[in-house]
Amino acid sequence: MSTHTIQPAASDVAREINRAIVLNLIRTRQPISRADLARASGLQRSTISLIVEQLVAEHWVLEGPTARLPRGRRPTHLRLNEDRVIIGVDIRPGQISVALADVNGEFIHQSAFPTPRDPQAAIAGILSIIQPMIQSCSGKKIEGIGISLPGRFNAGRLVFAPNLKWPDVDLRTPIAEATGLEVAFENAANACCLAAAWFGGAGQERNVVVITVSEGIGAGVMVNGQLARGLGNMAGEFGHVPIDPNGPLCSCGSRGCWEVFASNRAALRYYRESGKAPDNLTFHNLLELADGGDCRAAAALESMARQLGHGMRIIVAGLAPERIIVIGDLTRAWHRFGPIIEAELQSQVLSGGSAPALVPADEDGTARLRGTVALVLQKHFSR
Amino acid sequence: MSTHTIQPAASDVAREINRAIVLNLIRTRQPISRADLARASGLQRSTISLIVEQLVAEHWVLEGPTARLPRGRRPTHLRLNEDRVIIGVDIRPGQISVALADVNGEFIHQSAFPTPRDPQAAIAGILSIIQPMIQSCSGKKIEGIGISLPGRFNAGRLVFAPNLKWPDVDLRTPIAEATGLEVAFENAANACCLAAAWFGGAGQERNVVVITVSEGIGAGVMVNGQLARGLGNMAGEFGHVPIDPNGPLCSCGSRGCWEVFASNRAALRYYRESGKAPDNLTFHNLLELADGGDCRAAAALESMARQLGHGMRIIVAGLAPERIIVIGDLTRAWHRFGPIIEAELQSQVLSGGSAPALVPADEDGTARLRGTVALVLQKHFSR
DNA sequence: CAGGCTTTGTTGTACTATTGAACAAAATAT
DNA sequence: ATATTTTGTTCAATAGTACAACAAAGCCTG
Repeated sequence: MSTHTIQPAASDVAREINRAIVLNLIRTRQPISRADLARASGLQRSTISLIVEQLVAEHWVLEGPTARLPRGRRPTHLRLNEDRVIIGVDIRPGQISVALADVNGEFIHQSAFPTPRDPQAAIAGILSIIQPMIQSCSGKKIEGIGISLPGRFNAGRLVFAPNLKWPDVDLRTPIAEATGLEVAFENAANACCLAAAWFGGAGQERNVVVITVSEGIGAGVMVNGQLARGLGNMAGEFGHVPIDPNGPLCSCGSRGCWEVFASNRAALRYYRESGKAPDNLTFHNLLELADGGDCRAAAALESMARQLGHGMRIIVAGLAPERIIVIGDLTRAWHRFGPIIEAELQSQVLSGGSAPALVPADEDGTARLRGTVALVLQKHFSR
Repeated sequence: MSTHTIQPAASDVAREINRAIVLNLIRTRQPISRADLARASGLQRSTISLIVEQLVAEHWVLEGPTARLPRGRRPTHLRLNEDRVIIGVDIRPGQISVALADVNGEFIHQSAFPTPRDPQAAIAGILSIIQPMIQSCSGKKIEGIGISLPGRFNAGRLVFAPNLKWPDVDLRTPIAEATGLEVAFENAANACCLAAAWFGGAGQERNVVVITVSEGIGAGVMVNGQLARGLGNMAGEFGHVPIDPNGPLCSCGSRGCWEVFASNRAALRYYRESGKAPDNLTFHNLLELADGGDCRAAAALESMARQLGHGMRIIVAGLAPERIIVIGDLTRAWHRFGPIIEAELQSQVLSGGSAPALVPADEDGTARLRGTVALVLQKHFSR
């Protein structure tokens, strides 16, 4: 379509394309035989044999035991080599998780620690987990390190992370130098999008929006299977979309932004506005109060939920995604939020359209960590 | 990335890819020599010769006169064959334009007629222009018919076009059968996006949003060079995004949608609310009144402009496009709208981001018609 | 238990495409 | 007139897939 990035095709692009197809088929349907690969891909069995031979030689694929069939020669099962592993790091304002995962996104090891105030301490903490992890991986091949961040980055530097309250800091260099591994970064919401596209079960939607709700609201947008990054990597700031011209001022300087009405902070404001409240109240406290029977707390959360659903109309109308994934502390109280948001979405459907699937992401950060795995692997698995 | 649509690569994909690269290079840089094509594409001169030979044999490309160089053998100039033509149709509530264009998007012939109330009459009208057009094209090859519509379509049927007030009607079959040509449809805003991507000069942005302003507001969204279509082809309905929970009811059933504040209809309402107004006032009248010195008319338009700019924040924050293109009657009074919208956009830029370029599309419908040309050609020019 | 049938995986030939080098063509500079 | 430069073509080498034949490995049947 565009001649902007000219990428001429040598005679081996066909191999690259087909290799990626075969690798993805093995990933999603393993264990699978060569004959089944041929049927699923449309390629000839002979071509599949050659490609598989190459993948086995490169240690991406292993031959398993032979399977049984009603009759005929027994097929040999192929699967991904689980000894190719990826280190995933999920940095959140509250805690930092580090995990070792195989190419299937299965976690081999996982640990976490509270996020330090100082980014240098955070780097040291991450390295203190990664270093022994690398030691324990003798015999395995570490593909790289993927890092999920609650903010915007540029060339390995964290340039905008209001919730972390870290300064502009170079994360890539110290980690890359200490480990000798490649380090890839991705916004947390975008990482979730990648996870949905890679490990999202049978669906594997190509139009997904991930909404992260915490102090503010962010979003990851996937259109036609590709992440929307936009000018200056700034796409996805749906939190700063205006939904009420008379609303309170937002930290961004504008008035009535969505995140002023639908973030964790908003729920706390609703609670305070409805009566007395302790000074250091956290969103976590609010959830506990509501579960304990505090009607004012429940009402505050309900308002937040309604505003969340209301604002999602912006995304539904504008982008019509197949799926909206919600991340954040609120997923721990999904019994409260889910029905309200769902009802708002249903009431908003335009004639001719249909509501997207609404799902909470697992609160343990699995989605984000899986996204880092996809981030590291994507250059091998896509042409 | 996704294994959803498996498209195995035969040995000739390389040719398809390179053919599209060469064709696009000729299109954008014509006249151009084989040697320059080789330098620009990174392919070998020998490969270029083979591909060009094929393109000449298929009558896509013509050899022109030889050029002069400081020294050395004179290169032969190549250009697209202008005798490959496309018929473009732009259906608007007010009028229907039909044009004959060459592969470069240059119009050979163009005519228009008022849009009839009855879609069957419209089809007859379109055919009465197309038929003699086809007759006049002896010796030329007509690639197909592209149709731009103010609404949503599905399989050649117009399923949602509130401003046209046409019922669900099959446009493809009668036109295809009467002409024997392929007919392709596209939403007007999307057609504009395609035009921007194809004929958008040096820029050729890959992240563009087109906003159509008339009775309502629609949008075409291009992300990473691809049109965002979304679930059920419904992406782009930014007109029905909520921007004021206390605003007037919208025809969609919701409250405070953007188009209630920023469409042509909104400006008329502002005018009526500010004092006396004739019953049958049109947006066109309003523009004339404002130009004639009517302060209330000017104020109404100014309110509309501010609301337009205000709502665009949704698009800027969420998608961060490189360019926002505005279509509609308001472009005829861009001296009124442009500065106000621009100022709103500038005031909204988030830290770290930058404002998109804001441009009005030519009001004569050139952008939409050019989009239909791109629509018809895209299968030949993209791999 | 041998032969037939079925399915898997491999081997070999044919075809297509690109590369890179050599070469012919055409014009200018010396 | 000759050397130089640049364009465009030709040809062998290389890489990749398709297609068909074939070997391998099992089950079923008489």
